[in-house]
Amino acid sequence: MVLRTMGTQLRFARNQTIFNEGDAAEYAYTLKSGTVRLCNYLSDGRRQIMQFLFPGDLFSFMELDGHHLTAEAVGDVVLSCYPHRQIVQLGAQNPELGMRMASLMSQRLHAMHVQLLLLGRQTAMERIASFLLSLKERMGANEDELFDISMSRQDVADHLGLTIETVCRVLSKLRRSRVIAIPNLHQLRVYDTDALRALAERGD
Amino acid sequence: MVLRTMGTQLRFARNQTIFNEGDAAEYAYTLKSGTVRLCNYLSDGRRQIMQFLFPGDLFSFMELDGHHLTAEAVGDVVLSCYPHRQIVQLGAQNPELGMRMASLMSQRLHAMHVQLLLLGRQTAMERIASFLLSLKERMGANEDELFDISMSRQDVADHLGLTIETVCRVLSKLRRSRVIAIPNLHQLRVYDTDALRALAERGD
DNA sequence: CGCCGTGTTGACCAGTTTCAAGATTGGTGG
DNA sequence: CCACCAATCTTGAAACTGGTCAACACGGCG
Repeated sequence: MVLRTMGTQLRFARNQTIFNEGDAAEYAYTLKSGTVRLCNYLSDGRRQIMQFLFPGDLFSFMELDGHHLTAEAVGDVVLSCYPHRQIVQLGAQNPELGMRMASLMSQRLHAMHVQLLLLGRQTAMERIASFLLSLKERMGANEDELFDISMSRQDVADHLGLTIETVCRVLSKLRRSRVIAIPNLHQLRVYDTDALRALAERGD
Repeated sequence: MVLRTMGTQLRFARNQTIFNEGDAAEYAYTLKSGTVRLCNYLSDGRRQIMQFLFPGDLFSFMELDGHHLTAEAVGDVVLSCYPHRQIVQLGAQNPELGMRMASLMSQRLHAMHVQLLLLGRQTAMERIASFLLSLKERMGANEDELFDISMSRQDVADHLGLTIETVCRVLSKLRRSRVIAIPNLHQLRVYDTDALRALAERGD
């Protein structure tokens, strides 16, 4: 992408806020390393994580009138930022690039639809199985290959509309039935991807 | 909008399918009259309604690679359709219009975020109170003014991630506490908008 | 007038949450 | 390098919200 040549690097520490919902949106970002969460808060503190971002992901490039979401660093994070006006100008001038951006938006929208179905109509087991599969895919891990879960149990819970306890219980159940292994808190191995796929569709 | 001058009119009867998830997406549509639901199905029939569309709404204008959702007529529906290529071309040629479309996408994305928070973190009462408020707003009804609920209880349930019984029970509770009145199945009056707003944030 | 689809209500049940008690983990300072 | 402390995670028991099942009401239409 054209942008790759420009941009200033920024660093954020674990749990630091990158921007808040409602802030003026002056920059678009690409994530260089680490994991970012995009979330919404209710006034009483209830939180919903809309999306986790991983290295390579572009975000906040189409927020005309201020950020709709809060962005926070899950672990330590490095990202590049680009003045917003620049992006918009480029998009307007270069139809090719404008289309790329529109396509990215469309992808996002589709991902949100999938998540909506998950939150509205799927069980705890289905949600967690789906999440583990998508994480495994995103991490490019093969069968039996270990991959990192950078986010906390609470983050997972707030992404899937569950409590931290339910997340733990379901993970334990998957571990007991030898579908996954959790050698340490932030790493996971999937032994039986097909079983997980079945659980993602049919629950228990 | 430029499009208003072109387009062919189509009619669909109550519960008829306009297009299915996975279908090639050849047209964009604007709704002339009636209500449309955009939804996703799980293989076992569980359904999540992503969005209701009302007269004036434009939809399916950015689905490059086939429809992501199924569109169905809630009641009888009239809509205009426009060849997809035309829209894309126009958007590419006319930066102004391209921006309008991007802005529409961004609005949709924001609405999905709100819905995600609702499904992930809000109670039955909060969901229904929010829904009634947004419906009242969309219908342009004032305090104490009667407005139409075109969709069935099942549709409401599938939009809010609840069962039809829960929807009924919560509506009854709101009626008993004189916050709303339901003179007939498909009409509703809000007596106390402030109470509803409070319930939308804090539940019960 | 009676039937069928839809809506309402009640009783009971299940999955998830809540509350609470430990167990692990990771970080800090001696 | 180890001990301690705080944060996070795990597990169990009880409570609760919302779901399921079932009976009945309502309303529109032939």
